[in-house]
Amino acid sequence: MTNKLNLNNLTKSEEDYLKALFQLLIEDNSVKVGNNQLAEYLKVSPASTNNMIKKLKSKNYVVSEKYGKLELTEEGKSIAVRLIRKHRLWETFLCNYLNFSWDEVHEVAEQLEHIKSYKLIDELDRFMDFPTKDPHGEVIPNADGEYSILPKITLSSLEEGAVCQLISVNDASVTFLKYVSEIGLALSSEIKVQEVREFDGSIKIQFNNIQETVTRKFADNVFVKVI
Amino acid sequence: MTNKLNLNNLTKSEEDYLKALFQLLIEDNSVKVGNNQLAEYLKVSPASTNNMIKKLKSKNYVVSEKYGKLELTEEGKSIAVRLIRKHRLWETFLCNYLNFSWDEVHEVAEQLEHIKSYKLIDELDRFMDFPTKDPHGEVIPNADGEYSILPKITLSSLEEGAVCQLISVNDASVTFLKYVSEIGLALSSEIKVQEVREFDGSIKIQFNNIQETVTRKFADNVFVKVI
DNA sequence: TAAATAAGTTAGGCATGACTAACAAATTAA
DNA sequence: TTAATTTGTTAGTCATGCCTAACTTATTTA
Ligand SMILES: [Mn+2]
Ligand SMILES: [Mn+2]
Ligand SMILES: [Mn+2]
Ligand SMILES: [Mn+2]
Repeated sequence: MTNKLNLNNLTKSEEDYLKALFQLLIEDNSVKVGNNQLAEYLKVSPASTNNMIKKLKSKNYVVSEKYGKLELTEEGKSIAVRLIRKHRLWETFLCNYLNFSWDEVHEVAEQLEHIKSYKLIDELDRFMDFPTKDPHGEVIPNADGEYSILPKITLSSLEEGAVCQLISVNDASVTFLKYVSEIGLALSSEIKVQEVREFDGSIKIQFNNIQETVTRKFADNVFVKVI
Repeated sequence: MTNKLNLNNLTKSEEDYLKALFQLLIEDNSVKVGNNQLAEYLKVSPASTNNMIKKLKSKNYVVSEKYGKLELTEEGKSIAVRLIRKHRLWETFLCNYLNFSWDEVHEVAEQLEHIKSYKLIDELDRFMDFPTKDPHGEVIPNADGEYSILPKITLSSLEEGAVCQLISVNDASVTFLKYVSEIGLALSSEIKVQEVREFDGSIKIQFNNIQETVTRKFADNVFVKVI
């Protein structure tokens, strides 16, 4: 008898769409997420998202009115959180046990998160002794799908003179993550905003006796807690 | 710059077909493997295999003449061995680190073997200190794709009075593997063939002071080394 | 060797998930 | 409040990988 528990019957694509919607709606706390925004986020055409949203609505994972904003049902959210949990646990495993650096894990985790087996992920969790943060500082949901979603305050949103601590980073860009490590920044680094330049939005920061000037784009990808 | 080394550009299906062909041709050492045989092995229709074989021929992984037997090119073999290596390393990981039993690993490994990342599998190999056998007794190819293919002598092929050692088992059936453990058999068990019954092919065996009668079908799935 | 059977191929169809191009609705700016 | 722009939808196409039904070729067996 095949264990139906492992099969939620969602395709890789359906899972990816639900996860993307969750990250836009809940993790980024957006007021409105529209069809085109989702398309851009997933790097597919609006026609594709329109199509998939139709399908996810018929399966009761998504709710929306024609021309209206997209929303997730509880079931849709639950699937997304499960995916996020898997993604972050795998990233943690790759970093802590398989010598991956933090800029190498995301791509592989994007694949691993679609492996269907409850036992696999719960045992992996146990094997690592239930980690709570992934290599990029993101909170890992527990087996019940519970986790705290920290407000995403970007380094770029701070004023001159502010002092903060690096909490997490946007993990999707390899070159960005390499850059972060290269200049000596890491999770928990204490950063002082020394100067915000009107002209181009670049920011002069100081940390561990290092001074660096970073672009606005860089600072947009660094999430901090003000202290 | 994306690491193209991780992408051999094969779909999951293409990989599965090449692996299946390899297992029929090389591991089972068949004289001839035909289209329908491959279809039956993969549980798809002959039309499907016919189609895929066409595609694999155009990509130079398979060679065959119309109505002729199927063969793999070196490149085709190499892809298949890489897949087998991944499959068996993952099975080993699941058993040795994540509390899976040997009857639970195959299904999940069927998914994990398609994850594309050279680093992942080589690091997993290193993490486990380069295991040479998977939980079912099968030899794990090394990073260069080298491994010894043991001749598959089935328990059912032995004569009365023969004494042998259990080397490996067919891993694809959950109920079979559970049955093996249940009666107390395991890898390395020393088995004596006490009686082969003409009537139904059933075999009376003895091991660790246990006596059992097993069916021909059961004995077909047990691979042994005569001692 | 001719008929029966087995093995392999082809044609046509379906589901999934992409795409482009054309169009419609909603929002924003003039 | 109309026009421009943005956003969303629809229609039609394509690739992949599966299917069934019908057909062709090869192999058996009588
Ligand atoms: Mn990630
Ligand atoms: Mn992450
Ligand atoms: Mn297996
Ligand atoms: Mn195995």
